[in-house]
Amino acid sequence: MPGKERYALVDCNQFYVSCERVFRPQLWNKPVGVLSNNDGCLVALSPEMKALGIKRGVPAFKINDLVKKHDIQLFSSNYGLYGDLSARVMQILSEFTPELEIYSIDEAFLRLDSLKISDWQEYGRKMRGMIMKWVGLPVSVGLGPTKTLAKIANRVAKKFPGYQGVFDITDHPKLEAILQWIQVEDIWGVGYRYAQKLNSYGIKTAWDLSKADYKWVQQQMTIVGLRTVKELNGISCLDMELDMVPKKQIISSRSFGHPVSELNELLEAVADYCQVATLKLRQQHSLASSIMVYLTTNRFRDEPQYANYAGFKLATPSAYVPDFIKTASDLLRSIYRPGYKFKKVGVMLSNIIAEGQAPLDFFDRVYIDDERKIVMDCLDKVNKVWGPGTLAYAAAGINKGWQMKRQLLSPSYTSNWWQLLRVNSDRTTKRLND
DNA sequence: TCTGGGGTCCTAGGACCC
DNA sequence: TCTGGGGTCCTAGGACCC
Repeated sequence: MPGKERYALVDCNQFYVSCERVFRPQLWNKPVGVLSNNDGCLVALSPEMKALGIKRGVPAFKINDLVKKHDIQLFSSNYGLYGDLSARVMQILSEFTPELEIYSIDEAFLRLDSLKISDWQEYGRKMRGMIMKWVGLPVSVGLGPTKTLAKIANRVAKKFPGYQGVFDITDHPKLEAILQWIQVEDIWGVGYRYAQKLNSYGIKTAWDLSKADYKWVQQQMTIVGLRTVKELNGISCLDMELDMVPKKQIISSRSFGHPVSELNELLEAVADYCQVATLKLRQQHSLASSIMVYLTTNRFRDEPQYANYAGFKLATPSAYVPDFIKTASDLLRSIYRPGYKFKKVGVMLSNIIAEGQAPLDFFDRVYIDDERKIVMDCLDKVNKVWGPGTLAYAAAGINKGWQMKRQLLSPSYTSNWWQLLRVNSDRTTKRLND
């Protein structure tokens, strides 16, 4: 029966920018932007920056003039800081309902239909108030009978200040007008490609799409698109995903700070990414048996291009760093060609299983039963207490000349003892890390 | 000089088997 | 040497998300 369920989507406004502002009130009301890895392109903008006509995704070097002219404050991505503030927001939300799905670093779905609430508008404002007071981040709350409609409600809440950041679309008298206002490309689940296709059939708005023939939609957009359309009509098809689902594929890759041609440097980077990828693997208590390595030149540059990849399946699944470094190095050597300027290498782990599911093997020892696991546990423990990278494999290099650029990095105020905020008063200067 | 990184799901098609 | 149908597994590619 449509309308029985009630979902909320809570979404932090310009999350990365807001995180940078938490500890620097002087950035309020100013144009602020956050750059992607390698300080490459713009991934988050404050409203003041959007008002200057700048769009998400533009390369940083293309806005140099505007940055100077309008005194725009730019930052490198500081994922340590963002991840930590995100966890605090999620902690607060989890007190509103046990049915919380952390959808991304800055978004969560809440299922609220078992709650007896008479005024949802006020309930949403309470959430906003708590998060602003305790973490200092502005959020918007959208409520609706399906996740897709809650997403749309969230958009309304963000767009029209009159709603004070909270909008409930459930049984709304203006539902049709709202869906007419939402363009198809702004619907959750409809990307650029499908939007083009739908437009060519005269389907421009969420309202148009909600009226489309189900069979036709499935033919054009698979079962996934059909679910979206049903959700627009108030039929809930997307369940809450409450449990942390282990990843089936783990990628670690990064563009270099400058072009790299030497095999030795590439080998270092690949070894480093093996450390990163297997750490994620161990954190979810999994083992992987397939590894793939890829490398590529910079496709934006007018110079000889080369890209390739190679994979290998280990005899038994593992999460032991050297198992992967050794294999990955061989793979890299097999695809490496001298004379090119490489932009990026990457490592991908797949065929991932839970630790306990590792098959027995007559000849090889099993990871969880041998000293490899003991060594990894020790490594992870040290790095957890003393900070990432305290213990590392020498194969990953020491100087790491290839590492990405992060020239505009803000301090990790909440996750690094040496970068805590210092509070100065007129009488004393208190260093929190003394 | 300078253009991110990390994921998921679905489908079609080929190989192979009975 | 004239030839179906169905099942499974795997991979590549295309779509989407943040």
